[in-house]
Amino acid sequence: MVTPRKPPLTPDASGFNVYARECPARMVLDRIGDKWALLVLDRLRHDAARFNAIRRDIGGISQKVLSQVLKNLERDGLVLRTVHATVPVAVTYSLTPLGETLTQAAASLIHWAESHMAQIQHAQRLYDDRLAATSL
Amino acid sequence: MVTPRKPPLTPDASGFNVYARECPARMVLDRIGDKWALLVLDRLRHDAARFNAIRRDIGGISQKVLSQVLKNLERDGLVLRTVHATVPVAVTYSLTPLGETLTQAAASLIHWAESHMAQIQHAQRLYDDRLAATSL
DNA sequence: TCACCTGGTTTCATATTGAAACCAGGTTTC
DNA sequence: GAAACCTGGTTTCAATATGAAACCAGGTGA
Repeated sequence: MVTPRKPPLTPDASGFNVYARECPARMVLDRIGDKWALLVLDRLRHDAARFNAIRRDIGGISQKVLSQVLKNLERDGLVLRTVHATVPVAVTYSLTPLGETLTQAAASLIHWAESHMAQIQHAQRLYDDRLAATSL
Repeated sequence: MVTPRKPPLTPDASGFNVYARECPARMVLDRIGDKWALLVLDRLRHDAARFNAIRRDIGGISQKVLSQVLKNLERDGLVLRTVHATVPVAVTYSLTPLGETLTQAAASLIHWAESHMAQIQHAQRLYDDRLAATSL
C-alpha cells in the first residue's frame, strides 16, 4: 500500500518533513526546488561538463548564480567538482550516484513544461481574456 | 528507445526548449521550478483546500507569496479557484486535470529531499570539514 | 604584444521576498 | 452589542537575492 500523505503532513519515516520551515529537508528543498538547480542537474544528466560549457548551455544563467548553484549542489553531495591536473587545468562537474537518484524527478519536471505548453497557453488565454472581461 | 537528450538541448517535438531563456516553456519553469509552487501542488495532491488551510500547512509561507503562487498556478491552468456561494463565502483551491499530470513529478522532488537526508547530511559534513581544513 | 580563452569573485543597481500592517466582510463569545 | 477572532486577501516597506558587468589570475594562440 502506498502511504497516503494528507497534510499537515506527517514526517518521513526518518522524521524529516519538508512542510516544516525549520526542517533540514526543507532547506534542501530550498536549494533543489529552484529552476537553475534543476536545469544544472538536467544538463549533467548525460555527461559531465565544464563550467563555461554549462553556462553556455543554460541560456540566461549568470556566472555568479551558476557558481553558487554548483557550490550548493556539491556541498549536498549531488555534484562532483573535479580539477584535472592538466596544463592548463580543467574543471569538470559531474553527477554523483546520489545526484543521479534525483535527476529523474528533476528531468520530469523540466520536461513537463515543454510537453504541456499547448494546454498551458490555452489556459493562459482563457484566464487573461476572462480577466480583461471582468475589468471592463 | 528513450530519446537521449544531450544539451545544448534540441527543442521538444513541438519546438519548446526550457534551455532557451526566451522560450515560453522556460517561463513556465520559472513558476513551477520554485519551492513554494511545488509545496502547494503537493499540498493539493490529495484534497482541495482553502487559502488559510494551505497557508497553515506550508510552514513559513507568507500570505503574499501564497497569493501570488496560486494566481500563477491558476493562470497556467494547474489549479482551479472556486468561490462557493455560501454565507459566508468560502474559497477553495484544487488541482485541475492538467495540474494532476504534474504532481507526481513535484511530489517525487519534494519526497526525495526527505528520503535522502542521511546521505545529504553526510556529504555536507565532509564538505564543511574539508573546507575548514583547507582554510587553516 | 594583443586578443581571447579558462574559472571564477566582486561590485552595484535593481527586482524579489518576507514580515507586518491593513482591509472588508462575517461569526462567535460574553 | 461590542470585543475578539475568523475569512481571503492587498499594501507597505525593509531586507535579501538576483543579474549584468567589471574585474582577476593564469594560460593559449596569432
